[in-house]
Amino acid sequence: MLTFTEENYLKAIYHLSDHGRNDVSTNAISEVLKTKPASVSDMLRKLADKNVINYIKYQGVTLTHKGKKEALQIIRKHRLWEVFLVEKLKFNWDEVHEIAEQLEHIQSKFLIKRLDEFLGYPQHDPHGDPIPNENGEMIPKKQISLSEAPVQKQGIVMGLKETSPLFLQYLDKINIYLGAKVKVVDRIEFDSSIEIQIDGKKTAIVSNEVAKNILITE
Amino acid sequence: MLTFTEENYLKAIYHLSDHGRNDVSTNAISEVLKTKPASVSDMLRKLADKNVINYIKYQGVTLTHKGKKEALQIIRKHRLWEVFLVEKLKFNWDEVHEIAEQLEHIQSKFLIKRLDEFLGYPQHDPHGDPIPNENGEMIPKKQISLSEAPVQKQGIVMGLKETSPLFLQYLDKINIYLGAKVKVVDRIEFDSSIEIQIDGKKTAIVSNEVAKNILITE
DNA sequence: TAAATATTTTAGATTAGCCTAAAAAAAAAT
DNA sequence: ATTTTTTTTTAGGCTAATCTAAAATATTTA
Repeated sequence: MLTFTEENYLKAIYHLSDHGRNDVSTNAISEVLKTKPASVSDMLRKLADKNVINYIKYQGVTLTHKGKKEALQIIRKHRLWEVFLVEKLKFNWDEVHEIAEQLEHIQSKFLIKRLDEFLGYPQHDPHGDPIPNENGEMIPKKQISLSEAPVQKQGIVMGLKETSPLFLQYLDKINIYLGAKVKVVDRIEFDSSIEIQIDGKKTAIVSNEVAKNILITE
Repeated sequence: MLTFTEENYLKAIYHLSDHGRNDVSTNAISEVLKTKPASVSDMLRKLADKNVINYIKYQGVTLTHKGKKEALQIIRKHRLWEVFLVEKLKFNWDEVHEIAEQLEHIQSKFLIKRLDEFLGYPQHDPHGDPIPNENGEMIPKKQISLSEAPVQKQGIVMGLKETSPLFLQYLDKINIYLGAKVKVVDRIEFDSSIEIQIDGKKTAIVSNEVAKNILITE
């Protein structure tokens, strides 16, 4: 059985390793969890004892099979709760992360099964990220960044690379939301900004910095 | 800000004091929370420092106004989540307590407001207990125990004094549920057991011990 | 490749919440 | 009104998760 805190470490390691592909450094973990590197070292020893990470001192960590499975279950819970908060409780997508951070740690064999059923077995969370199934499997997103889309390219907003409240609020303001239909109208070479049409109506000009963080289908 | 554990202490004190009416002893608290009296003494000092209880050594405790307000908010959250679990996720009423014990500690100003709205502002939880409003006010139950009901008395099952899974499972077995219509057919003087009719159909004989724990309207 | 810098770990404290054992206070019994 | 019993508190320790400061290791730079 893992504690609340141990679960957060596993989740952080999973995300930092890009779905369990690379090694993760102590400093990187300490940064995302806002703890000191010394605290991370302590915890890594504990997690290695519990066989959820592979840990060689001074060499970074990777998740074991068991650890990856645990991490994916937490991510599954997080994303299902986010769907609940947005679809059922009518929260905006920029308001749900913090609450889901708490809800993801609720322990119950049946709760998530029932929640999944209640929500109609959703495949994606409100930010477009795929929801792992009970076995930890998920369909990776086939998405390209808006900044890489060619002129005339049309697609559906499926996800974001950046999810800070400030960014989400900006998107709301220019009427970009998950599921919105966007079309690249023009690319301004001068500053790499992009002119887009949203839902066949309004057009907006977004900076390359913003476009990089918007993911669309195909 | 109260910790998870501090919240559980306040809730325990509230229930043990019968809605904040009597003093509560250290031993009583230690029993319901399954901790040692020494641990309770430690915590009571801490809670007194936070001005949520009135505490005089060796004399038991009462909740302050602030403490009572906190306790009622936790109870509100607990009961709203129980309604969610039974009404929306289709759990049985004997399965929800443990999960609600975890959910009641989720911190969010808006979450409970939205949940309340989503559930249609319910007045009672699945066990028939009233749900406090945002100000901690609740309508006390006007209920009598089935063991005190006179012969021929008819009523609706509105609540239970005992909510252990074993008891709830027994009730399910004899088809007594919240909202069931019950009628006292006969009272057996020999052992104080009661013959009841349920929903106008089946009759069952319940012991006085069982009848004492079933609350009906009027 | 040796020195400088950056990263990571260890050592030793701290806080929350719990424990056992012993002391102190209150309540009950003789 | 003592003595006995019960209840409650204090004293001293433990574990989980954190911290700071110092030591050890790895990496980068000259």
